[in-house]
Amino acid sequence: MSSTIQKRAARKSPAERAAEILEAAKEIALDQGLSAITLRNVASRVGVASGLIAHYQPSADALVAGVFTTIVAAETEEVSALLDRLPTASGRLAVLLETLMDGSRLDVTAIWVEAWTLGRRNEVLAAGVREQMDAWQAVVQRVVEEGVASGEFETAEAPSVAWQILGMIDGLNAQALVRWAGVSDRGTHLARAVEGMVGAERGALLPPSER
Amino acid sequence: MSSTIQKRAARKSPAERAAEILEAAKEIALDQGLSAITLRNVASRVGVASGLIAHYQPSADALVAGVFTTIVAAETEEVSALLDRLPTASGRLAVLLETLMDGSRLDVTAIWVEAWTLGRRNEVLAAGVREQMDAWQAVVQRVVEEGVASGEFETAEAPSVAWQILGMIDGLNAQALVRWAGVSDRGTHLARAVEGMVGAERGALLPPSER
DNA sequence: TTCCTTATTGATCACACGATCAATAAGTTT
DNA sequence: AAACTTATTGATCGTGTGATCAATAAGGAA
Repeated sequence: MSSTIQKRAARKSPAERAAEILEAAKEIALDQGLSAITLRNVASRVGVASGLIAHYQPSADALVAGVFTTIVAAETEEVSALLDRLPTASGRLAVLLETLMDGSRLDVTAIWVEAWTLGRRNEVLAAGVREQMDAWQAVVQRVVEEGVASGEFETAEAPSVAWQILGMIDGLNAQALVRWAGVSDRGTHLARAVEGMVGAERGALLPPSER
Repeated sequence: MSSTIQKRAARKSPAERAAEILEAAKEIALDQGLSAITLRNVASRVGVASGLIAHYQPSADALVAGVFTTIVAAETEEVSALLDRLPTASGRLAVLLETLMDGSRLDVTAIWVEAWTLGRRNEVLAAGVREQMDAWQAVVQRVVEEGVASGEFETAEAPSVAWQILGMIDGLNAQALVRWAGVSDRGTHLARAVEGMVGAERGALLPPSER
């Protein structure tokens, strides 16, 4: 008989199983969207009965919120760490823009967009969304403030400017989700716009490849 | 007996009933989201059997797409008409930014955001989304080109710049959907950023109220 | 070994969805 | 007045959802 048929899933430690579930849910979210995270869907991916997913999560909504937070927080930390290695605020902001606009993170953008809508009916998720937006804003604000301190930038409202930069990035990425054609030089135009907002010199935020 | 109990809905002309259904679906979409548009939900709002909704629409997806298009196209035409009354490109662009950023259209923004996600699984809707995005882009591009022609703006890439402006507006509005606090002078910062992109004079795009 | 905790199962409940369609009745045409 | 068209109903089917829970069995503790 086939050896691949497994009657009952191996018993694992709660920590291990919980991690396994979160990982499976993440994968589902990234390629089918947050709304594809259902108890049965996740269970089948893990190779386990649906009841077990419920046993590890207070509710399906909570699982969705957890997945969102995990995915998005990882990205924030990754980019933040990348910036820390750069010497100047201009360089950091330029890399920030370039990194977030290079199209390699569209799956995460899709998660963001869906979360904005789902948050309307999932309070736990809504709280997570606000928290992660704040985290992003803090990263950007810090860069802007460092630039002001060093004289590279000039603005009296770093917090607002940081929100605006994020909003612009989100909007352009969301747009890219649906429409690619016809938009050339996304990075260049955005860089120019942001230079205007933070009061940087012209060209200071262009990616190295275009400078 | 009560006279408000109506056993059977009055028979109406197809055109009238269709309009009634679309109107009800629009109302549902605007205050509960596109995903709240279900046959039963719309039927109950119209005061009619659910089968009748299906009788007037090829599918539920088509109804959702129709509602999206109706709502969004109306906004585009409304704003476009508003711009036509203004003499200068700078004035038009300033009013465009001010109008779309004043927070009075957040319900429509929510529709946009949800449509971006729903379009993943509703092909008819996805087509409508692309179509309406193009319509908006055409409006903005025209303003930019007029500004270039009159010497108010200076850019060689009006199409791309138009996309960018739209993306920024969408992103900032989507952000406002979730987070209001902490962001002051949204309009002012955006105006400055757009001035940089289209090559307008500093302050040319500030709303009259702040100039 | 025996006992006990608990990870895991799988069936089940109530609900909501889109779709379908025979039956009904309202209004129009003949 | 009779015949006909079709708007409208309401029940029904199949599917999918989250939640719940008694039953099972695996593995550590005694």
